[in-house]
Amino acid sequence: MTDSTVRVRFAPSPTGPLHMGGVRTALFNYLFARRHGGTFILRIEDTDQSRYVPGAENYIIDSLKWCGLQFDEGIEQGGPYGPYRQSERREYYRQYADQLINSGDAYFAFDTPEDLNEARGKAEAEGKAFSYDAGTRGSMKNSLSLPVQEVARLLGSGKPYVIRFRMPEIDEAVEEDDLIRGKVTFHTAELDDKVLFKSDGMPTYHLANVVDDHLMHISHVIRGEEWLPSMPLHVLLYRAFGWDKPRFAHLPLILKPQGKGKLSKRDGDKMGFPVFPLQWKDPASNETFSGYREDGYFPESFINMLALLGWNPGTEQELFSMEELVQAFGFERVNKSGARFDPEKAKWFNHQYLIQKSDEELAGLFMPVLESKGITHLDLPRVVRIVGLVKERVSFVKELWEQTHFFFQVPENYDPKVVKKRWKGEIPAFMPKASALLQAYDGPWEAEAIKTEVSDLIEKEAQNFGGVMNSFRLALVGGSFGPDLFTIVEILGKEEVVTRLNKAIKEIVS
RNA sequence: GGUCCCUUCGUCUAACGGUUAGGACACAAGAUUUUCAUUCUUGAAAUAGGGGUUCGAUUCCCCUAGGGACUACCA
Repeated sequence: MTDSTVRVRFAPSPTGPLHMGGVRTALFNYLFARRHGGTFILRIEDTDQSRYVPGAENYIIDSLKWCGLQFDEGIEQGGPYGPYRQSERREYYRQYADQLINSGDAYFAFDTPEDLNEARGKAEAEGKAFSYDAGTRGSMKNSLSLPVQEVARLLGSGKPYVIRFRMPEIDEAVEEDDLIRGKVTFHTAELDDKVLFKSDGMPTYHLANVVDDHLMHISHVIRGEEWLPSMPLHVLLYRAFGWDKPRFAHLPLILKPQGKGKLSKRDGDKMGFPVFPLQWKDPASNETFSGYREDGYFPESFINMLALLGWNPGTEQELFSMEELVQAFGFERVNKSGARFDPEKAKWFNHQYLIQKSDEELAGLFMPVLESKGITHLDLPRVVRIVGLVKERVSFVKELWEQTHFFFQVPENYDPKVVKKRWKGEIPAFMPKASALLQAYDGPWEAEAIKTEVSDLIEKEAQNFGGVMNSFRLALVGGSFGPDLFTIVEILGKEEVVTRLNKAIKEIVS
């Protein structure tokens, strides 16, 4: 099913790195667009110069690229409704703010920050919260309360002012059918006169957002639940402009794994997981925040995990490629309630994607890790085989090292606990015999054949099979872990095995 | 405080008003095994509470409680 009129946008603010909640919002926009053959747009909402963070814009773009989310229109690729950066669209906003002034849906307000603080303080003293609304605006300094001449004088004098939306004086129920939540109702009497246009000449989010969504022919506004309270304002703005409004879909929030509240910037490194797709170094504080990419997550698994946080396919399938997500996605199956993020499940997804990869691909990814450990002269087919042996045991490529280091370097020490448990009794006397046997062995160096040989010796010497095996393993890998022992023996090769046995015999003192 | 949203195992979630309330992660036990893992089997684990409506509520309505978001000339 394609509907070329579907146009959605992801509209982040470049005030810092995009966090995983933002990525999920972008993802759901993307899935919806692709599902309906629509257009996916990136718009940068940089109307607040004071909060602009250098590098944030590139970070956002790099993150989404890493995730495999391709935009059709945006600041990089352009498009028919550009520019796509709000700071470059100033002229539009003033023009539309004026339209609202002329229609009586907005007014000038000259209150200084001090005036507002005073009003807030006064309300607080009476145990109330100040709200700039139909009930209070008469006592404030604005074009609704002041005489026309005075307003004209103030405007002419260059006194700073803002433009506020004029909430209807008569209470009215604003109903909107949210794609995820169904009918949501607000009462205008509870709403305040939000600033639409700031004294610095820039629009606020509300104005810029509505104007741009209209100008860019956005059909569906898909955003986080934190925007739900401003939906009625936006609906009223569309009405005041006389424009068709888009459909709205407010996504549930991603909550902290433990404790209260939504996932925030600092939770990750505090609780031991990334909240950002890519590592981010804060230019102001030089603080570094970890990223999924740098932590070893595959973008496919990150996306898969995110998709299932708040959405489900209605089947028991959990592993989805991007294409499968596109086919399966719909708002009908997006949950209303916030979803607690589970870092353990994220790891599980990565494990699933890791074991699906071919040994060859994993070996390729593992090579740089090996090189970083100073392992050179690598034989790729050998690495491929080793990786295939242990990939089921890890969730990340970097963990492969912990499982395989003994293939690449002689164990530096022997796990004392294992030594104490295994290297005792008749073992110290027996191991030299095993070493001699292998030294003299001239049959094929294959796991099965060697196993038969060693087993015969164990039987002849009346040793305990398990005990010998564990000690043998200790000598080769330095501990009590790793894949099938004789496979290790085969891969290590005769010379190395004998050397390690002799080293262990010499060095382990029980 | 006010407004709005939400509420099924610890977590993510499934269940045309009729199911022994299902699955996954995590957890536990057992099996397999030369170790550690993997794998397999099994287990424990939930409809927030109270009222309705109904022959029958996880499901519909109301109240209470709890959680969340918003409440800036930030987005």
